[in-house]
Amino acid sequence: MALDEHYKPESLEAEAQQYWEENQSFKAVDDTSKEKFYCLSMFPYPSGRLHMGHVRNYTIGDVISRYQRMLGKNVLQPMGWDAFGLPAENAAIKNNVPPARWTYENIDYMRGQLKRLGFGYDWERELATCHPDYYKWEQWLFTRLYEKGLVYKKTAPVNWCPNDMTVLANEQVIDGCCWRCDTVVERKEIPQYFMKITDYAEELLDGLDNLPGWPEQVRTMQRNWIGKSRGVELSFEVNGNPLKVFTTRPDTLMGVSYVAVAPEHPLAHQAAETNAELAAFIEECKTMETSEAAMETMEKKGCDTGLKAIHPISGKEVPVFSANFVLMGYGEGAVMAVPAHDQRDFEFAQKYGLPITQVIKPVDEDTEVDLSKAAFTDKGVLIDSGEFSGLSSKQAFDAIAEYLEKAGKGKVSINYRLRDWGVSRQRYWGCPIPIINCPECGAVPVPESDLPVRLPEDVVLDGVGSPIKKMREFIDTTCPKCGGKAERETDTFDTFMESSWYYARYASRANPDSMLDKNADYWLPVDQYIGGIEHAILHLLYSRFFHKLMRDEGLVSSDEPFKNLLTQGMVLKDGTKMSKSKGNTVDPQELIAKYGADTVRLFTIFAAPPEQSLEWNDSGVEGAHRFLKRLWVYTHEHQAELGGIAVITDTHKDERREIHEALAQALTDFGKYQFNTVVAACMKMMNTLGKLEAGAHALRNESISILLRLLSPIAPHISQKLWQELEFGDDILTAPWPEVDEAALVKDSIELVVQVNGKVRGKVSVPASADNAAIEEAALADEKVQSFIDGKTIRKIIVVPGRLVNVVAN
RNA sequence: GCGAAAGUGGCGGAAUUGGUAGACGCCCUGGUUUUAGGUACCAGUGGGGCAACCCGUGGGAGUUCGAGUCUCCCCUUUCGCACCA
Repeated sequence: MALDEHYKPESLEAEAQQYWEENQSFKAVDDTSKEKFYCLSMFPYPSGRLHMGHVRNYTIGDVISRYQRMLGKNVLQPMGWDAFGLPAENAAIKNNVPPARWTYENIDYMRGQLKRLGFGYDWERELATCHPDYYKWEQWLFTRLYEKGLVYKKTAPVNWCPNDMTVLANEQVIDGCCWRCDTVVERKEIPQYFMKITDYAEELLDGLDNLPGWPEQVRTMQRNWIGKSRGVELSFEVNGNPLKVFTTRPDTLMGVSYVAVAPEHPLAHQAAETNAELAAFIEECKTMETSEAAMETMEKKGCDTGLKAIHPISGKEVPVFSANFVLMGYGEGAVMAVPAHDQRDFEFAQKYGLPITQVIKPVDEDTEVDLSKAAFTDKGVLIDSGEFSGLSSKQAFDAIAEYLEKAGKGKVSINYRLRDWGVSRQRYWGCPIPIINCPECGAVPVPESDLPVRLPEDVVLDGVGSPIKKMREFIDTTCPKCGGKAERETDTFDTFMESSWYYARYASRANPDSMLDKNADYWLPVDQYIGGIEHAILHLLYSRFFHKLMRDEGLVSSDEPFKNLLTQGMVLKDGTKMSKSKGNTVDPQELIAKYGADTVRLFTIFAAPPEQSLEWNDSGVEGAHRFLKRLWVYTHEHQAELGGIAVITDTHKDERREIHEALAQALTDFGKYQFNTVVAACMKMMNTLGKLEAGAHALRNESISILLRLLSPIAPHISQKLWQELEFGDDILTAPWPEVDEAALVKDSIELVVQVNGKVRGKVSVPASADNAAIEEAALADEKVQSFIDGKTIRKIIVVPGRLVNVVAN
């Protein structure tokens, strides 16, 4: 059958997709005798339509999956939906559609888009986190962890809009005000569930050393986030009671000039009863935003509580301030302040006229210390510190810790910046927290036989609070322990809960009887995880935590969820991130309609290496399309001429070398997942092909077969079609991966660059077998080189084999 | 504020990891084909200069025979900061 003269992506892509579906080409088989490769792209939030970021993420994942498959691996590439979240509630309010319907409709549309792009997913394993079959197991695990003591309840601040009487997400707080009604947002302390991620802090930190397949920057960010520090926990005395603080600089202890407590601290509240100024300050602090970025950049303010704290060593009294930068939920809600040796304390002390007492001097006498300008934060030698004077900071750390320990006022302790994970949300569209609150028995986990606790889906959202918080038929229940009247918890889980274990569920997707089964141990860990760098900390850390929780529950045997991680860059247009609000989005659907899936895939792969940001360019898409059209036309012409495959002869030796050099480059770059240069090599190959004279059938045939196989992970539809049409085989997915013919790479002579004093002055061609002496001789004989060394003395000649000669002369 | 990255032609990017800076593609210019536009194909394309040459990888210093690559300082942009996902 002769090929159509014109490249028609729409029909040939439909044909290829139908072929894959009929042959179940991407169904992953749980066959433990085969070497597996689990490739996972971060699942999307079903927001309505795919955006270019999704297209890029999933194209990269599909290229890796298809590449690994061609290398002979048993590949699993699943897809699902991170379906709970805030946008569904907003859409529900705006369009008067229940969040569930809105979400499921979006999923249907977006699934169609993914299929149209030809991604090789095993759709039988598809999951949506809002489905009770999925979240049942999350509820189940939570109840197990509750029994184990890894879950606890405590109060924590939320953003509260006093007008709407509702809790706001950080995103919904704009310049300290409610996004809907512009009322100033307040901090409100409410009881919430926490998971003890800090119990795993040490393992989460150590584990980073055993993840060589993760980018170093991500590991560094996680290390810093966990923020392990060794310091001393010590107590000041206030009104006869100990006030605990933690410091990493006990060597500066003798320079403490005040102690600061959080505005919500009981000491501050107590003192405020008789102190109007302090009461006003605490009231003012209620309007602070909860985000750390806001806390750190706001003006540091404080107020004297009038209380005095007794220094644990000197016994002297220092004032107790309440300060807006001290967090109640972090440590004991109190810090000691040493203005001379900490910049924040320094600025605060200057502002409120507190003493700045130097107790550390630099080791090097020449180092200038000007305490009228800034704190001296380096370590050094202690001064004016009584018996500790003269010690180095390091010696003083131990000496002071020992002193405090003996006096029963402190001890060395390890502190983490990492805080326990607050998982309660006061929102509707999320997984119900499986707890029943009984007036007699307290909080009681829902028994396994009663799971899942289903989220009612037939609801109307009015924008003021979650509808299930008013739904008696949901709330009213009986206590599983005593059988008495009780109420269901109406908070839902943080949506990070669902995305922390979905990767594992794909492996046991078909099992209705347990969260995970033995297949999880075959497929896990994920061999390659791909997603945006914006998830470098939270999602990836929570997933690592969950994996360890599941391991300790006997559900998986590995320690880490993701063996290799690829953090894909953002898709930009006009230098900024594509977003609806900026109006610079490109709709993938329109591009697919205009050029076909292969062109869209090829462009996203070619435009930038996977980890870098990708600058969108409409005419670049044209270029990718042009390449595929040329590929089609060349192949068409080739097929028309084809009359029995001739033997490859030496006539086209140079061209064949170019083809195999490009192949070698492509194979190396595939291995490095540097796919943009794989495409460049393919283009180079086709340029060589274009130069070939009409008669070179054999080489053309070899080249096209190489090109199609290299291109098949990236532009799979056209590759499959042409592979079949040229009768290379029925299915390019099962074709052998191309190999370089080393003999084709051999050169008779090589060209070397000749430099004089590091600057290129000429080129010489020498036999490939030439030794250094012969190369030097040839280099010096070059006319241009001669003119540059004329009248100078040759000091040295450096020969870099196969590359260059550098003549050093002066 | 803290933590992590990235800066190379008009544009996206490449550079065998210390060895010819600008592969590959886009844009642009000229040409061929076409009634014309478009397509396709061929040639040119970092800047300056008639040329020989000179300059050139965010800025400044340094190491080296040789630096886009290594070291230090500075600038700009992006991402994350725990309730967006």
